[in-house]
Amino acid sequence: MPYICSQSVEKMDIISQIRTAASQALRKKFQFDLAPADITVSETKPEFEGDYTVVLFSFVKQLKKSPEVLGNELGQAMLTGNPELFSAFNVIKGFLNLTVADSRWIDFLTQEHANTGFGRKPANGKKVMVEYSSPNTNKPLHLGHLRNNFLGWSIAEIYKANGYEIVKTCIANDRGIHICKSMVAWQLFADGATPESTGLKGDHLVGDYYVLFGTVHKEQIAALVAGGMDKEQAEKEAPIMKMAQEMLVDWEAGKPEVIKLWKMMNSWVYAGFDVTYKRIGSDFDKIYYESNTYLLGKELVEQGLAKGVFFKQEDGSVWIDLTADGLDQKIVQRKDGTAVYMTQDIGLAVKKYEEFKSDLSIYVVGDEQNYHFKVLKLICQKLGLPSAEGIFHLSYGLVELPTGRMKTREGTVVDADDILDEMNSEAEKKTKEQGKTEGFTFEELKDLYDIIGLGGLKFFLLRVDPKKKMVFNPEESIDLHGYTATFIQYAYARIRSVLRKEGIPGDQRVDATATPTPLLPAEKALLVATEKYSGIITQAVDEMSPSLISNYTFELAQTFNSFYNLHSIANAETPEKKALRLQLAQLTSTILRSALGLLGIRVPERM
RNA sequence: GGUCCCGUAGUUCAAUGGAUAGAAUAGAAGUUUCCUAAACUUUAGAUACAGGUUCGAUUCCUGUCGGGACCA
Repeated sequence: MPYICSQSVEKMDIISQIRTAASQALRKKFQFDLAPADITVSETKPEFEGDYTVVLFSFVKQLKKSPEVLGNELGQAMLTGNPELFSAFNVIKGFLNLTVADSRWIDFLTQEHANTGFGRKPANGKKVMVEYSSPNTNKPLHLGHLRNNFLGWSIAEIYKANGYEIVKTCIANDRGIHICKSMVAWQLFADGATPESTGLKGDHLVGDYYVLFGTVHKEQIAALVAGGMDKEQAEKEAPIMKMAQEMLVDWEAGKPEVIKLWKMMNSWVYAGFDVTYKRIGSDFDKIYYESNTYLLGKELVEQGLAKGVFFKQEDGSVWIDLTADGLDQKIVQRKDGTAVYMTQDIGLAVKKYEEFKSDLSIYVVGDEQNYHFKVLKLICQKLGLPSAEGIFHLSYGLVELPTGRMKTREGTVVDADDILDEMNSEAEKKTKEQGKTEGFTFEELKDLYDIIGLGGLKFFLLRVDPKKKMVFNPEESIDLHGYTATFIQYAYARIRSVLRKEGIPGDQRVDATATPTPLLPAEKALLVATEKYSGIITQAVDEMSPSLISNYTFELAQTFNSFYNLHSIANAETPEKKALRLQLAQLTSTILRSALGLLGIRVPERM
């Protein structure tokens, strides 16, 4: 296990404690029952006095009191009922603002600052499968794949942090007409070129021939159209397309030389992918290959017909009628008996379930397939498959450029390897400008550029709500100021620097001798921010959103920076203050590292 | 044609139905004999439009306009 769970019994976070306290007070004082979960508690806005706020409006009416009177009575009851938790309250309009006792914050700090597993939940015995990346083996990975990979990997980490067992999978789309296209073009034009002979990365080499196929195809169409053929027919009749079609038939028939070519070219692509995956830290527990799984759905079609879930048209094709569910009729097998994507996916869903029996199966796939997955789940349900209920499509939006959608034909696709290189060289450039890396070895420098460059890209792609499409502005993405990974990494490096100078190396913990002292506003603000981490991890898994982690991590770093700017840690006013601040800084650094870790982003000890 | 998603500062993003809609960036003005200024502080700037639901709507409902995706 990569993380430590210090307790088996989860402690309540402060907001939950306040909800419970409010619920109890309502019952005691007013004989009014309201579940803690139904009480709205939020952080108090900075312009008001207090730490947390109970919103009174929802039960003001039922208790037949004015908000002010109710708030004061409830506040008093909560205060006297929980003297260890609250030190003061005030009421403004319908809001009850509560101040949490300094001693409560000190307790929190002394308990958690030494806990490296802070925020992570104990194992819950449930298993979650995450499928992501799912590349085609005819071209290199691009920016869209990166969003997919980072998301999938991060979601898996977030589930782990919440106590789930994880299986990471990937489906390689390694067969079909698009694969044959690059094969045909290579055969025709490559003159035996290999990654070795050209020095090209295998996925790029194969991708080049896929692009070349398109170019030649277009020329041939143009020639045919000039000869009087209509465009649609010309697309099919173009000689190079016919060759690809024939190759697909040969592939399915298992013709040895086609299989040999296919295996060779795929191996180049996989070698190329491996380099990129390794670089970005993506990994899989199990890789499925479409070439092995594309026939899986066939017997399910028979089952579906027998159960009456599917029906057969006169032409022999098989369909399902989903009109009663507000969808339409959907084909599940062509008239020639070949499978469609839907059927393959059903077959794969069954196979995955048989192999891993996961409670939840998450598919990280772009939102253009929303309809597909809705139908997939529905068909699985109608077939009564045990895997059906666990199917979840984690739909994410497209990555667009400021100029609009990326298009292969217009050459506007941002290549994954290119953008990774660019991020690293930008990190190198900016680091050199800063001139703070004296004494670094060559390897340390290279590692630092990678931490900053790759981290920056991951953060940039993960900081947006996954469901929403996002705009990738290259200039903005390499910015190392503001809402970026660098900002957070910098805060971390600063804390580590302070601790180093105090002679507290590595993970050695600061002495837990902090004594209750009146907390300054900046100290308390930082405590409030650190205390939230545990709740954020829960929320991130509930909403399946790494962006909540990135938002939080940035906010924490910001809060720390303000604190750091205002108060000296090493030269604190008293030894007690110094101990308190050292603990607080260390806890902050632990959380920053842990939280960025959930996003797949590393932190530097110095930068 | 049908289904679905999205419209928030110049720009990129936030906001479980709650207080004066937050950040970042770009703009303006400041901070370094003091633990890393890749930082901090101050300032100006936005809910597409029209209705409705209610104590309260960026959020829920209806319509209009605009953008996008999917299905045959």
